[in-house]
Amino acid sequence: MLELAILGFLCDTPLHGYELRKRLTALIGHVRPVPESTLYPAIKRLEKAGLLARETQPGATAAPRQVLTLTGAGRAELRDRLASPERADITDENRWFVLLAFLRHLPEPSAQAEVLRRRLVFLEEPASFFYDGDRPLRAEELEDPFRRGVLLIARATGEAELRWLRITLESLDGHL
Amino acid sequence: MLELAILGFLCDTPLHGYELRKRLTALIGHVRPVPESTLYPAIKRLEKAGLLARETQPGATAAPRQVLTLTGAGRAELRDRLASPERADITDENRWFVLLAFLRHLPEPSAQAEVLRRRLVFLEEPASFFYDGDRPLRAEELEDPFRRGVLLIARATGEAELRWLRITLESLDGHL
DNA sequence: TGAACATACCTCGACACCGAGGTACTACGT
DNA sequence: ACGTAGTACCTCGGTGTCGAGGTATGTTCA
Repeated sequence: MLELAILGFLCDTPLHGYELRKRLTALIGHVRPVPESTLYPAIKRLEKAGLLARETQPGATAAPRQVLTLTGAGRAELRDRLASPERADITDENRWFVLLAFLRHLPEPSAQAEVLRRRLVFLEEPASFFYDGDRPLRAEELEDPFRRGVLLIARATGEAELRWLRITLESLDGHL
Repeated sequence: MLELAILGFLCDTPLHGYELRKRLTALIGHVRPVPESTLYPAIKRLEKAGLLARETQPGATAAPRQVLTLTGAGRAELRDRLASPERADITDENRWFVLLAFLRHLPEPSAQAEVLRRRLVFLEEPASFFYDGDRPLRAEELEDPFRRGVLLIARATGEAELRWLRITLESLDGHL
């Protein structure tokens, strides 16, 4: 999730680590903070993998900046991660939102639609958080008000997202 | 998240690891799988911390079972984790849902309400995934259809959850 | 008979996460 | 002159994650 977001931000424009962290915090910080001790090692990993290059520039106010630029390989990797996301990128809402935030970097509308369809299939699977044996339980069957809440909220989310997915897919398919 | 769910399930009834894993998979497996190589070390950790005890029983069909029982300390720890959740348990929807799934194990309705109020405060903070400087952007201001989607879905979720939170808090406060 | 699958538990090793702490410079207020 | 806050980057160490693999027994079906 973090690496995808880094690649996504750098695809827009080169950034130094400190600024990158601010943008990452705006995107995902309200869910979990983005500590520097997670970010900087991640940058190193991506650099070592040849996905980004760094150039030292004199700092605007303080220490020198390491300006990070996406390489060709980095751009290709981003596209690949967007076009062929892992299952967890589809199923985990946090990761899915990060993916959506950068999906515009996929050049082909058909490839974008393909990714949305994977999410659609996932959401259409009959699933619950709570089961009676193998049978998924509906909110109405639960006594526990908190578990009911989980299902009610999940249902509202799912319905809103399904509506949006169908509209957006129609629009994408119309552009072919 | 995993530890909380283990404590929560064992608070209902003693279980052996294999059965526990099935229940964990039903609860959180659609978001991320629960590998045995994560579960068994977690059980060991909790056992080492004195939060659960194990008793070997002859297996029903195959290998002997390690039946896990919550200790008094484990029950206390569960209540403490439910009553005083970390920030990430409030802000990360995945963790929040797990917390909600076991919140009934908090004996005091007022303590339950206190936890719901923390989530309420978090949801009422003006926040977005996308900013213009410091100003949170609304869905209508975004060109990118995918980023718009993120905000539209998040808004629908937030509204549904706020409705549920207010109703449930009213009901809990009424029981005092 | 034998393969496949389910039950049931476990270790190992690579690696990601992240709090704590460090370095160094600039700016601002008192 | 000094403390605090912001900019900008970094390491270290403890811990959690998880794929790969191992062990053993019972059932089912060809």
